[in-house]
Amino acid sequence: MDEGGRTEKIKNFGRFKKEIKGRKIQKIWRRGKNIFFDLSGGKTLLVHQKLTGHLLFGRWKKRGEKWEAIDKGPLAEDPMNKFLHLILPLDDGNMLALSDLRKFAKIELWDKKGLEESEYLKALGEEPLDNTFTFKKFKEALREKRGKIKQVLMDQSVIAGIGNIYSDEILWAAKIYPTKNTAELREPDLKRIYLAMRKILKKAVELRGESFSDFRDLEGKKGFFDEYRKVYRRKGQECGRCGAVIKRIKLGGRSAHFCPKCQIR
DNA sequence: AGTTGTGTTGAAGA
DNA sequence: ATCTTCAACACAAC
Repeated sequence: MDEGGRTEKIKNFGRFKKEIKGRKIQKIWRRGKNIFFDLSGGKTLLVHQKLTGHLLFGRWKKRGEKWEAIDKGPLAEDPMNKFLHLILPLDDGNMLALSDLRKFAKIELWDKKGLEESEYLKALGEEPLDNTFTFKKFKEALREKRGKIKQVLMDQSVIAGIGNIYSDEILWAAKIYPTKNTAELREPDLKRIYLAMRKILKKAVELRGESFSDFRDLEGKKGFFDEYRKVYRRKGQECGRCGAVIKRIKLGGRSAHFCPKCQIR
């Protein structure tokens, strides 16, 4: 036990290997930006990919110091799939791997019970695409949090799962200025944000994510959200809706991209 | 060639 | 308490 006995996180790699070996994956689930693997014997593997991490499924073999993908395709060819830091061999010869350029990703082995009771999980807000997350609940969640709408949308304790790309895209679709305070939002504004949130996130899932940088799916393949991206990283380009020039500002250390003309302040 | 920016989060400082 | 800044790291683009 560590950290006041609340959790049984394993930070030591030797112990990690010993503890995880031989356990069966019983269930894989997600909460916000966290992925969980429930394992036999009451353990749960927590994966947070952070900025540049992504899980891969395939087969690799070690050549010298380097692990190389056995089959042809993106696992072998795409450089973004070659920042391997952890490989978990499964019993059928396949492997689960983590590729992470910047090495921020987090992988921890928890006691399932400790995880369920943890502050970490309890602190997560609503699931944006859950059918039970109605407009009414959305309004309530936002009413409780004062602040600039972009920052509130990205606050994982309010809504779990929205990051910098999709918050910009949601606010563009909803025609709301990123610095607008939540207290000033009226019913129709909130409605547009709610609908845009559902629409953009569903689209992002459908298009399998944004891969202009390093994100790849489990097979190492790129997603296509980039073809749908309207404002994020489009500073200096024309707004696809009104033609004004897209701006970028700093908001709490993150960059916010928006159209200064058709997003209402 | 040095500086700035990058999808996240949590810790430290004010 | 609550906000802002910075660090973890590696690389691309200005």
